[in-house]
Amino acid sequence: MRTKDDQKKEALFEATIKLVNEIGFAASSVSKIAKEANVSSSTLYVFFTNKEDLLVSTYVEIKMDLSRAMLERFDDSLPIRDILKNAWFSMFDYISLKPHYFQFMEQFANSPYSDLVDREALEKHFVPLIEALQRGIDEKIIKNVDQNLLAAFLFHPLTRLANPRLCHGWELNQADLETAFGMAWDAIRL
Amino acid sequence: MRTKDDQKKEALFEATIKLVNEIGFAASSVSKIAKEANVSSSTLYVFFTNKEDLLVSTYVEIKMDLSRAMLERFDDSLPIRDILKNAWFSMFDYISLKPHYFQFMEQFANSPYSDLVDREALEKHFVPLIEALQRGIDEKIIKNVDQNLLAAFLFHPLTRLANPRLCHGWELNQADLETAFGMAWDAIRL
Amino acid sequence: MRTKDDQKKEALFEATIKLVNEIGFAASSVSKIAKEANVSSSTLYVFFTNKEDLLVSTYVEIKMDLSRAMLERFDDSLPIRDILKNAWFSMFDYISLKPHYFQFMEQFANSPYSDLVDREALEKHFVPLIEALQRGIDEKIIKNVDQNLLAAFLFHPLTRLANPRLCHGWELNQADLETAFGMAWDAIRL
Amino acid sequence: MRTKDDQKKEALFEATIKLVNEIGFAASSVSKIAKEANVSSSTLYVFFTNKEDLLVSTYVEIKMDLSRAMLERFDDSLPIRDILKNAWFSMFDYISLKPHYFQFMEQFANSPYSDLVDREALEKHFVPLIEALQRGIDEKIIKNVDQNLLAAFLFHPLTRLANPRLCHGWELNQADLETAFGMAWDAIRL
DNA sequence: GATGAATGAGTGTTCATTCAT
DNA sequence: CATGAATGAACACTCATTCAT
Repeated sequence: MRTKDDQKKEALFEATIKLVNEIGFAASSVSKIAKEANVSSSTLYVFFTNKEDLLVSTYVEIKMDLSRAMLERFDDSLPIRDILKNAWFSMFDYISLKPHYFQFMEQFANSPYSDLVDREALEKHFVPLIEALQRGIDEKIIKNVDQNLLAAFLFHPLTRLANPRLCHGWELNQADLETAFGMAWDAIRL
Repeated sequence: MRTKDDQKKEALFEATIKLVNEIGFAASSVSKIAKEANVSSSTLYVFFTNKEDLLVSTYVEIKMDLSRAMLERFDDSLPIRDILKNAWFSMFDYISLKPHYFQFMEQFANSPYSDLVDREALEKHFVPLIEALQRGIDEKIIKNVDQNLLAAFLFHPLTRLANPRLCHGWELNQADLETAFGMAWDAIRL
Repeated sequence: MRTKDDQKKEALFEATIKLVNEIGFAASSVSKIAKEANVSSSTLYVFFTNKEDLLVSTYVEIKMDLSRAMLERFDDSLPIRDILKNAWFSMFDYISLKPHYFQFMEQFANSPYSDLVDREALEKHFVPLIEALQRGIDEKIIKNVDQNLLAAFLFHPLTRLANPRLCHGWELNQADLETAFGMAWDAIRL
Repeated sequence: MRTKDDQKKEALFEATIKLVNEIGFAASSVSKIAKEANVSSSTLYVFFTNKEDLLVSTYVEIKMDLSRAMLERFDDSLPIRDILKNAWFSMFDYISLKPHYFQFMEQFANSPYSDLVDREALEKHFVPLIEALQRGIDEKIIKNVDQNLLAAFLFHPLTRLANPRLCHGWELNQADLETAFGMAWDAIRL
């Protein structure tokens, strides 16, 4: 028998991300995605059980890629602020480097497809950050509020600022970046 | 008085919002929307030139509804903080009252359909808020940074906190609300 | 609005019968049937909810056509033997006149599709014959056995003799016909 | 001794019969059949040149199995009636024992696939019965009519009575069986 | 000999839209 | 104004079959 070609799976991920960004979920048909990936549409079904599986797998792939990037420079011995700043800048770098990955993620998360994801499994990949925030609370450095509130002010503004769909005609540069993190920190620090 | 036609148009808006939230853009076909609105799918074309027009019109309708709600209690004579707080709480009230409107908005804004909207025209409806922020900057109450940055920390966290798709299993209550606005204010104030 | 075209439904019935006879259920695709009927395959779905519905409806249509034919000359005042002979010859005439209708019926009845038919509703159309047989039993003219046994010897041999698929290279002619009915009568009479 | 290959071929026959009975020719795909037989679908092509070949071979296999069963107790020295009765009851036993084999046969024989079978070759396996009938004619015991007529009244009613698809909710038992053969004999005897 | 990978052609069905009334 | 009828194009997906190992 032939051996499975991992390049094809990768090409399908890329094609999915590209097309969904350009024309949306509705218009991104299986055949268009397959054509973009230079693969027969029936071959797609060798790698994914159906369209839904392809989309969800693509999302999970990206999300785990992001968690890897954000935790690469993670160093528990640093002060809380520096830990968060490192993660924050890593996230920005990731978005800058792979803006289409990020945009797909945002579109997916706001669609009904997101209900199909095993969220708990994904969240585990971000545990070190959650623990750092908790340590900040315990050490009276960070406001004693729900993790959702902290995340909403620490990371969510960044997703908006980096999203060309939401901040049209304006781009976050390195100078703004320092300011922006300062604002995020002001929001959550005691 | 509402004419028969307006009722049908209204029903189509409602059906669109409901279906897109439940099953997404991809699966929300014209015929399903028409059936949900108890209208023939041919009749839909009396009110909208095509499916795209229906979706964009629905979005614009909601966005203007939101701007009306946020500016209802607007009072230029109040201190900046109170002006923003009023708008902030009005927005929260709107989302709480019409969560499906809000969810449609988020899904739409993150999709390629959003490129079809005349953004400048829409932004005009939020001018008083933008001016208030600028006044805050001039009066050295608010950080002198780009409006996009201010919006990202003032309003964007709220959209996340109120979005059940993003904050699953957690709901913003009135007590958290005060805290949340405090964090938003800490982020943008000097 | 346009008015529904009954000719199209009729054409679809004919096309279904023709194709299923020629190439079987497996190869008779919706698109082939539609093309044979000179109708768009989407139009087919205006008349039938799906392929299954088309096939079952075609079967029911034929079966009722057959019952009409068999009971046309039905006359309760005749002797039992003549009543049955009339029905028998009517059935033969029907098969001779519309052999492809009959062949479709046989193929359908032997396929799993037949499970989808409301058999009780169909059987009602043959009640007069069943009653005649019962009268024959009561009058001690016909063997006192189950209706299924009577039908199996009275009508089933005819379906075989008239089926070119089962009796290849041999055809039932008018002379044989008299003989054949005689054999059927011998089987069931006391 | 049965080799490994023969087991696979046998498994493919069984899987074909099972699936075709349950879901029909149309839905019985090569891959489903292969999966049911616990064999790769490519392996199927080692034993059969294509799907058609598989189906026809399965039919021929069954038909020859049936002929073997019907002639097992064949004894030329018995009276005609006993010869036929033995064959008749053997056929009933076969159907009772392997109802799914029989049902496949009926479905196949009524489909266009049956055109692909070498009928003459198959008929040879039933020659003793045909000769017995002819002897009956010569000895003025059986009606002097075409063999097709005799077969239609002797064996065909049995196929109907034993077919659950045609005689739903009614089953032929041993008591009916004697009656039934009596009717068959009445039909063909002089 | 046996099989998983791969695919072009085809499946049944729904789509957005137009047409006739 | 409103709608059921009608359809070409596209949909997600499966097919029978071949290929490389």
